[in-house]
Amino acid sequence: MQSLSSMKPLSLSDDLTQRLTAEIVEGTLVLGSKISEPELAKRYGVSRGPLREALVKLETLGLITRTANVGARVIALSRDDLLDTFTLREAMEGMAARLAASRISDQEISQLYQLLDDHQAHLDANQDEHYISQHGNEDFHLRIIQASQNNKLIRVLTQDLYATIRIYRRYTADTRSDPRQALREHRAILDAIANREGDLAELLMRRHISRAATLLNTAMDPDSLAVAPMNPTSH
Amino acid sequence: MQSLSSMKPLSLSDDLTQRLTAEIVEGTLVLGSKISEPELAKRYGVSRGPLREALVKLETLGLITRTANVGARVIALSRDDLLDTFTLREAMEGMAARLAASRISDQEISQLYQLLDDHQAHLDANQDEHYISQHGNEDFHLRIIQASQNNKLIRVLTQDLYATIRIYRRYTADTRSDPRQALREHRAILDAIANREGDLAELLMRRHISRAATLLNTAMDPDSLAVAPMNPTSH
DNA sequence: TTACGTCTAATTGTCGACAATCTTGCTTGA
DNA sequence: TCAAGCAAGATTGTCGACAATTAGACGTAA
Repeated sequence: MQSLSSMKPLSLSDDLTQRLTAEIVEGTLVLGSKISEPELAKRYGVSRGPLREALVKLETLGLITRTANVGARVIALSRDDLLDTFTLREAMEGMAARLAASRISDQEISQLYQLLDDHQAHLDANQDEHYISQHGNEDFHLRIIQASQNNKLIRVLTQDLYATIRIYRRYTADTRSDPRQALREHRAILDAIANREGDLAELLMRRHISRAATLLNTAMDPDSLAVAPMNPTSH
Repeated sequence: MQSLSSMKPLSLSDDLTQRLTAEIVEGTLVLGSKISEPELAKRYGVSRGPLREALVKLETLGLITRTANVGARVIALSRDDLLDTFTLREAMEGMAARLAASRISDQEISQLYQLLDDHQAHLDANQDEHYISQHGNEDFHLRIIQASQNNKLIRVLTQDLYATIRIYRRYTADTRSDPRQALREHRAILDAIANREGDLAELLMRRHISRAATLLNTAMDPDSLAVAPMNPTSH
């Protein structure tokens, strides 16, 4: 079972998909900029065939937009898009929490409590370490999603939405969110799941994500959204 | 604005995606069977390039599965998959109904009431016409989804889940669902939306979809799930 | 008879090149 | 001066062919 890392010489197309996704999330491929197939192919030392397959996949993942006979373009962020994404996440992760409440094993519950204790200890040691907190944040959410044992839900959330969410987190990295508050909310969600209270778990998860959306929305500095213009003045 | 029909000479890849999707939904491409790239390419009179791009898209849509260096295979239905799909649909369309309650225009509400009246009239005229009813059923759900005005939600539902749902509906076409009951539930949902009661609209939509899932699940005859064996005894 | 190793054929992955389409800058005329 | 038309360049879409990997058959040995 390949858990996460690549243990097989996966195809060029799949490899390109991963690398391009990383570049978009990290900002190497600037949001809103145009994608030139010949240029990208030369940069990665591959033919346009696998590259185009990767672009098709990126399009369905919502990371780029493609118009026929014109070309591809990295997505541009917008406030509406942010709200849409988190609203969808609210519905889906809320359902995930509900399902997890009835399907998660006692062992997994113990591990999740351990995870939250680790976060707590880390917060006590390092004053307001945002990055790690956010990373752990994602980890907690991912575990709940996995615990739902709903493959469709898992796939859409981890593949279609996860990359987009990371982009928004990056471009609003200066958010003044309170990691301790988030941790408290995580603990309340886990308590509800451990008590097998599906209704409550869904309610708390939705409230938690809704709050995060509000924070990101207010922290979304208009300037940080600056993307490449539609007709870039390419020297 | 191209609403639905193709008014532009869209690329071969996109055209293939639509045609293959239709073949899978209609059953021409039998579920679970292996897909041969050279054979399909010859059948459609295209090269393997655009075909492979279409296959990549179909994979992300969840209609086929692909394994590296082995090939593609049409998805096989299963009871778990059905339940997963409808659970996800419950979460997403529930949210869509909630959003629609606060965003839909009065004109759209009137049109939807008209749509339900038409369904009613059709049911009165033709005794238990299932097919039309189901078609209208999808239409009603689609309109609610559109009225949510959440592009992410619309995209996932109409592109990623819609085809799968149609497959399940096809393979359980003998379901003894009560179209009048469904129509009553639709009317209750629309009433809640018209009254701008988001909470109630979401609750009713979720209950409605959950009930449909139960019906499909019980109507899912094991024999009707017969798919091509893993190692088909070719000729 | 069954298990294992090898070999062959077929399929998938990748590449470079040609055709079709769009963009863009210039020319020309009013 | 400005708008429309045109042409050159570049980019995207598509194709056929070659390389790499895999699946299945066959034969051999225990």
